Amino acid sequence: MSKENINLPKTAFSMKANLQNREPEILEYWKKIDLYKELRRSNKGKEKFILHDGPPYANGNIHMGTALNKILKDIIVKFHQMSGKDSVYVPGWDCHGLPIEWKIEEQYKKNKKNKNEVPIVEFRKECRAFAAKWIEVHKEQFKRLGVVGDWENYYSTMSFDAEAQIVRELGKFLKEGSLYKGFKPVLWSTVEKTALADAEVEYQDHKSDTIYTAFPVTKSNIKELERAEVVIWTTTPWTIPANKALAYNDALDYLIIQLDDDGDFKDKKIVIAEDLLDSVIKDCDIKNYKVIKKFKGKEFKDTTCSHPFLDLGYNYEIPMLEARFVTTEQGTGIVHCAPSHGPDDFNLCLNHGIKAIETVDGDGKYTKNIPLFEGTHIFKANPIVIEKLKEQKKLLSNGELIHSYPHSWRSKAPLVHRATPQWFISMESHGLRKKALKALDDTTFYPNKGRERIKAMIETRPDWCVSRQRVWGVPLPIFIHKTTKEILVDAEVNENIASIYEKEGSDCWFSDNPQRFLGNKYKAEDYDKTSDIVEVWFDSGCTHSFVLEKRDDLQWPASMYLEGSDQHRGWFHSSLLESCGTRGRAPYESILSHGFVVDGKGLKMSKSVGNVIAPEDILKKYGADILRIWVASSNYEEDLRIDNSIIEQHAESYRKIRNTFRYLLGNLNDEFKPIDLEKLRLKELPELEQYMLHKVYNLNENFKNYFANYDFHNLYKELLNFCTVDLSAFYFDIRKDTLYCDPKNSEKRNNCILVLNIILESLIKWFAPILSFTTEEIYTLINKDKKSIHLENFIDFPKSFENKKLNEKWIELKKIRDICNVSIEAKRASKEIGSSLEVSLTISLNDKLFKITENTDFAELCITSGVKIKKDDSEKINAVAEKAEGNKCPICWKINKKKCERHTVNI
RNA sequence: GGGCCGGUAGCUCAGUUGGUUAGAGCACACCCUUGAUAAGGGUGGGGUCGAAAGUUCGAGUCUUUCUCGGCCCA
Repeated sequence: MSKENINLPKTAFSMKANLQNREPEILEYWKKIDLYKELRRSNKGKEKFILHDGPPYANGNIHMGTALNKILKDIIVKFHQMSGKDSVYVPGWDCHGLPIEWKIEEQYKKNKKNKNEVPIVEFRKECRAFAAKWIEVHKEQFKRLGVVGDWENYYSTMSFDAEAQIVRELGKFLKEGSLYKGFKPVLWSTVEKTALADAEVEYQDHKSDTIYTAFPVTKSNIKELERAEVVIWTTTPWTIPANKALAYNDALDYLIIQLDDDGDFKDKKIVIAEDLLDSVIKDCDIKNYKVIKKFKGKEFKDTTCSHPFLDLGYNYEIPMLEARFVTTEQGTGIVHCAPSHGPDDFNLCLNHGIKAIETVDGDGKYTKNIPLFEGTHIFKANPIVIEKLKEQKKLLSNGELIHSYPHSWRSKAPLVHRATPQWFISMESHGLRKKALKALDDTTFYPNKGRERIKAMIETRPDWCVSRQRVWGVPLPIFIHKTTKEILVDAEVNENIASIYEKEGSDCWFSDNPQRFLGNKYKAEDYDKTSDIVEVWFDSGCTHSFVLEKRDDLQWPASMYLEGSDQHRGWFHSSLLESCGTRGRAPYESILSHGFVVDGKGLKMSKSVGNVIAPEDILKKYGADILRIWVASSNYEEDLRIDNSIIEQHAESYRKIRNTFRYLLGNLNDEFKPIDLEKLRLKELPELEQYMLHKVYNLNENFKNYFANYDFHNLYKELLNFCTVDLSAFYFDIRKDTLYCDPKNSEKRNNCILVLNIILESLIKWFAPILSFTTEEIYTLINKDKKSIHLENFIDFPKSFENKKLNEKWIELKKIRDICNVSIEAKRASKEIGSSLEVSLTISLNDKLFKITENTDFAELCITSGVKIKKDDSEKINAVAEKAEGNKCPICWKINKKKCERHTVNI
C-alpha cells in the first residue's frame, strides 16, 4: 500500500541539531534584528526587572564557573522578560587590580624591561589596554553562550565615569568622617612590596623556625613569680624584637616549675600553662623539675616582665594582658604580642594603649625603631634572634615546624603581618555595621541560608581597609596637610577631582601638578598627596552607583545580584557596605547565590588533577543549549557537578525534547496556527484532548511556582517529564493513529491538531529561557513574519482548562492501561505477537471502574485492534491479551474480522 | 585548625510537620516496531538513603560522633 494515503509527519526541522554550527547562525540573526534593542523597544514602560551584573575580572578565558554564572543570569532575565517585565541586563567588568599589574610586570621581565624606569602613566596605559583586550574576548565568549544583554554599552570599573564616581563615593565617607588614616598590621608581601587583599592570599605549607624563649618577671602580685621567667613559644622569632606585651588566658591554670637540668636555666623558675606541661617538657628536653605553684590565669593581673633583650637596648616594660585568643592548642599558654605584626596582637595592645609603630619597612627590613637589627631583612633575622637569645640565656629551645602559612597567590612568597599606614572605613564610627545588618534583614536570599552566611561576616569583620600601595587602580583622592597632618575634607576639591577624571580618567593624578586638583583654595606646597590606590573591592562595591543610578535604562536598587557563593565575602559584601555607608540601605532587593562547579565526583577542578572541563569543550562538541540545560537542571544551591557523562546525559535529554518538537512540527507540517484559548469550546473536544489541556494548565501552574522560587532544576525536570511521559509515551503514541490514518478534514483529527498547536506554543515558550537557540530555530520556522521567541510572553491559560475531576478519572484509566500493557508484554514474550495492534484485549473491571470507563475506548488507549470489557466482582483489575483475529487493514494496520470501518480500500 | 553548607539508585533530582514494601526521568538489560526511524513503544533489574551510636512503638527525616567533599576564614 502506498504511503500517499496517510498523513505522515513532514517538517523542515531536522532531527540532528547540529548546534555547533546552527547556534552561531542564530547569533548572527539576533545581531541582524538587534534583539537587545528590540526587547527594550517592545517592553518600554513596563515594570523593570534589573539583574545587576557582578563584574568578572577582565583577565583570562572564561571557565565553567563564569559560564554557569552568566547562563543562570540569562535564564532569569529571560524568564522575567517573558513574564511581562522590562528585564534589562547590562554586563560589566572589573578592571583594576594586582593580577593585571602582575601580568604587565611579567611581560616586562620577559622583555628585560625595568618597571621602575617606566613612568606610572605609561604602565597604567598598558594595564588599561590589557583589560580592554580581555573585555572583548569575554564579550564574545559570553555572547556565544546565548546571553542577551547590552553588549555595546557594557560598564567597566576603569571607564572614566566609573573612576570619577568612585572618587565621589570615597568623598562621601571622607566627608562623613568614617574614612580615617590608621596604622595597622596588614598582610604584606615583601616581594611585591604591597599589602594584599584577602582574596590574594593563599595558604600553603611553610617551614618555620620555632623558639621557646623566656621573659623575666619584673613585678607581680604572686610572690612566687618574682625572679621567675614567663615562657612563650613562637613560629616567628623575627617578631621578638617588636614584642610589646604578653597575653594569657584568665581561665587557664598555670604552673611555676623549677628546673634542675644543667644549662642556661639551671635552678631557674619558669611559668607555663598546666595543660601544656608535657609538650613543653618534651620540646625543651627538660628532665628534672619540680612544680612550685599552680595558679589561675587571672592572678597574672598586673604582672610585668622585661624583654629578653633588656641588656641590648630593649629597656621597656612588657605588660601581661588578658586575651581570649590564648589557647592550649600549642605553645605554652602565654603568647608573645607584637602589635605591629599581628591583628590579635594589635587589637589587644590597642585596648591597653600600646600603639603599633613601623618596625619593618616595605622591603622587609627592620627600621630604626628596632635597636640592633636596623637594616636586617626579617627573613634573614631568625638565626640572629636565636643567637642573641642564646647569648642572653633566654632560649629554652628552638626547632622547626611545617604548618599552614599565608602566601601571596601571585609570587607564592610567604607573607608577614606588617604595620603600615592605611586608609580605613570604620565599621562603628557611623553605625555602618548596624546599618548593614539591618539591610540584610530587608533582603531576600535565594537560597535563604545565604543571609546567615553574610551576616556572620558583617558581625565580626574589622574596619574596611580601602588603600593599596600599588598603581593600577583609582588613586585615593586625599591630601594631608604637611604640618598639621590634617586630612583635607572639602567637597569642592573632591568634585573637582571627580570631574577631571570624568573627562580624562585618573592617570593624571600621577602626572599632573597637584595644584590642578586642589584648585585655588589651597596651595599644593602645603599638602602631601597620597600615592595609594583604592582597593578593587571598593571599585566593584561602587558599581551600583555608577551603573544603576547613572543609567536611564536601569534603576536603583537592583532587583537582584546573582553570583557564586564566594561573593558573600566579595561583591555582595563590598556593595552592601558601600551602599549602606552612602545610602543607608543595600543596593539590591534580592541575592541569589550559586555553588561551585566541581567534577563528577564532587571534587574541585584543577589542572594537576586533570578534571577541568572548559565551556569551549562543550560548545564545540554539543552546543550552548546543552550547557544551558546543564545549568537549568542542576541544583545551584549546592555545588554543581559536571563531567563528560553528565553532559552526555543532558545531550540525550535534549534529543528527546528536540524529537518532541519534531513530532509536533511534523504533524503540523510546520504550519503553526495560534489558537484563541478564550474562545476554545473545550467541552466539544474528545476527553483525551481535554485531559491534555488540563495537563498543560496544571504544568503551567507548577511552572509559575517553580519560577517564582527560581527553582529551575525542578522546573526543567517537570518539562522534560511532560515531554517523555505525557507526550511521547502517551498522547503522541495514542494519537498517531488519528493523525496518520484519519482524513485530514475529520473533526477528531482537527481537534488533535488544535491541541498540538497549543502544546507547541506552550513548549517553545516554557523552554525559551533555557533552550534559547533551539526555541528560536523553531519559532522562526513557524512564524515567518515574526522576529524572535524572546520577544514573546508566556501564555496565560484560561482557568477553564483545569479539570481535576477528569484528571482523577484518567489516573484510573492509566492504571488500567498499565495492566493491559503487562498482559500485552506477556504475549510478546511468548512470541505470539509483535506489535500491540495484533492484540485484542479482554479487561475485567468491578462495577465502579466499569462505570468510570463506560465511554473509554481502550483499544485506542492501548493501541490494540480490539477490546472487550467485562464486569467482575474482583477488586483487582484483570486484563488478558489475545491475538486479534481477522485481516490487517493496509492503511491503519488494525486487524478486523470484517472490513476496516475507516478504510475501504481493497486488500 | 575554625565557621558554614552538603553527601538518597550509574547520572540529574523528588521525598510535606519522623509513620505502611524509599519515588521520577535518564542510563542499563531484554523485547517490539520500522508510518517520529542515527527516532518511537513496552517490560524489567537496580538504593543496608556517606558510616556508627542514640532518642522513639517507628528515622532518609531528630541528636551526637566520625568520614568524605565544597565555600569562607585563620
